[in-house]
Amino acid sequence: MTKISDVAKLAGVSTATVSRILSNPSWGKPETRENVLAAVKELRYKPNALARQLRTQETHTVIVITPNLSNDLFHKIIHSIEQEAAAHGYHVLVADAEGQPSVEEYYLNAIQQRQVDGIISISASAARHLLEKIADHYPLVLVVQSYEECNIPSVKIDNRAASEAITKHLIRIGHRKIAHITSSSDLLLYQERLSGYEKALRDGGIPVDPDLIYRGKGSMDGGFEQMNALLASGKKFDAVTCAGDTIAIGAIAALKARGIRVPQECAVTGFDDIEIAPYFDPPLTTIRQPAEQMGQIAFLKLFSMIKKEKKYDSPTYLPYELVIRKSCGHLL
Amino acid sequence: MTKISDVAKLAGVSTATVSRILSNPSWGKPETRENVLAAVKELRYKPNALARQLRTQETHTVIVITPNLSNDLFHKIIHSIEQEAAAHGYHVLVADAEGQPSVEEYYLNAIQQRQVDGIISISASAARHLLEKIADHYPLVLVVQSYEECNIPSVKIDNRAASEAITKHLIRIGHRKIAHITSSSDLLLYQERLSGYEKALRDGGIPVDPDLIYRGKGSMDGGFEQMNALLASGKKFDAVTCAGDTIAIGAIAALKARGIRVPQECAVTGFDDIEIAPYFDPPLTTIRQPAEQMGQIAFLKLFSMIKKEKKYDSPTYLPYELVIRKSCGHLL
DNA sequence: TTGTATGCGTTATCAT
DNA sequence: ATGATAACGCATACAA
Repeated sequence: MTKISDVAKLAGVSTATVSRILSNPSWGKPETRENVLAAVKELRYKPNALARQLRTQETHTVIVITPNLSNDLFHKIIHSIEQEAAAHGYHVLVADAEGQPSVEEYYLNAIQQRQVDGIISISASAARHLLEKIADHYPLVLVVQSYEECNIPSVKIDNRAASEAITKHLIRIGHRKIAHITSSSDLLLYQERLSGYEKALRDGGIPVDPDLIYRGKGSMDGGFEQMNALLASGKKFDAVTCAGDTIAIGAIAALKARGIRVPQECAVTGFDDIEIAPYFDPPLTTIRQPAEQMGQIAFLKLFSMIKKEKKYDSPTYLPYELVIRKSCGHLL
Repeated sequence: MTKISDVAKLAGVSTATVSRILSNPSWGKPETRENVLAAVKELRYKPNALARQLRTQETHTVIVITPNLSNDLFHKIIHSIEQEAAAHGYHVLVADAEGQPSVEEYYLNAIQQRQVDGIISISASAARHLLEKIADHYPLVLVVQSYEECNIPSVKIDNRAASEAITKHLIRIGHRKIAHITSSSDLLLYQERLSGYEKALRDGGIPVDPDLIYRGKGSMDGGFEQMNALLASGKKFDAVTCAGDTIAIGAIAALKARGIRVPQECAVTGFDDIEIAPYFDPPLTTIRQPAEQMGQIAFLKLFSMIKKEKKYDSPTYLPYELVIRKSCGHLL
């Protein structure tokens, strides 16, 4: 591998000169610059990033921890983080925590080993005190979800309010027996969505019936299974709010498989507005999260922490959007 | 940051001893080991990965280049790569090439700067000679697609044969006017699928009609738009093979929007068998690729190259599966 | 079994 | 404007 000393030798200067010319566009006298740049070109020299990082103590890399790679919302966010990071000369390392025994360990290893300058965690699932401890020592930003009254910088929508809004929409157009299908994972965000669902019911004078709340996998398979369980229970219901679009899709498929028409016989709503939401049959009524903005703001927050501009920061709440399509039946 | 010399001091030994005890489970006499390990624990010492990598010249990290993060097949493969990599003590860096101006640059930078030990490229789009040059110098494995008669190690299915098989199925059950909607990207894999479609037609004695072949975005939006264009053309057709499930979903949505029943009035097939394929209405007839196996084999190939066990390797062709559901209409 | 000393490829400090 | 050299934190060849 060609290194800086090779370039220096060819150009007839010291390594220090090469280094400075490469990192400072206005350094050295023109003649020297030319020589060095020519040598760099001829030898196809590329600085060894490892050595540079060891020396400068910064990697210009941030890590994004995602609970899984297959969530449309998540990779919209990731993509946006990447865009913003690139604009600031940073690289993004994507860590897929799915199936990872201990996510927390993953966090700590990478940053403690100085391989990254900061962490963005998409819907962190680690215990609160642990996250706070990490945030105490290293730049950390939470996206999509975070603990309440917690001073770790975060960007998210108000999941509770959004869930309340979509449930209230169902009530407004006449539904009374509304079920809720959610993920059995203990992500706070699902708790918040459940809580918003419950609040909407109470506000509407409808008692919350635990027998109408189902928990399972947060995937299409999960939605399918939970809906079948709900149907098998014999309980009556005329609408279902799902804690995610994938769950809603599975649930609708289960309904259709029994010949139950959506939304005529049962309205269904989702959450997240994933790519397929408008193309599904029926198109999904759902909540749209401002994925792009979330990613961008998350990176910018992290960036300012890395640059030591600020350590803590109040959480940023972004506006969500209630997207009404056909699956809730309001158009009929 | 606590470093190895801190541990050495606390344990009353040299840094060399600490280093050796940490990297060799059976080194040193028990007493020394205990002392050192205790010191490590007390100081919460974590080796600086950068320094170690600089010293050993290996990062134990591989980079996976993906054309985009939003493809279900791709992240199944990525996830499988991660599993296998973890089993070998390797980390995976996921590089999203979407919107990247020059993917090739990405490849080269990361590896030339010694930040990774090898590259896995999912459906590489770089020019053939460039890929061969990279493969000549660094460990590189191609997944999902590769050039023909090219000795860069690769793992894929025979896209042409698979596309031919699904088209022939359509012909077998009575379709004659079969259109094809594909991506306008120049990925070889789309060319192969198109070529398989054409071969099936010719073998079936059906002339290939260029007016029935549409190219656009490889997304749901793209499928929707191309199908509308096809419908607007006034051309008659009774079936459409799509080069991807997402395209198929958009296409079916466009058909339904015009009140055309699928598959009764027009059969549609996809490719890849993504998560929603069985849940869509109608469920998609498609080609399933062995994503898990592909990822696993890809990593293992790369691993043996990194370990210098072998440089080149013949391409591995894995079996695909024709998954027949309702969208092609055979069941009716 | 363990310690000493060197080098991995940079960048930054201090001279000149 | 530029050169000599130390230091980043670790692993290893060589000594002891």
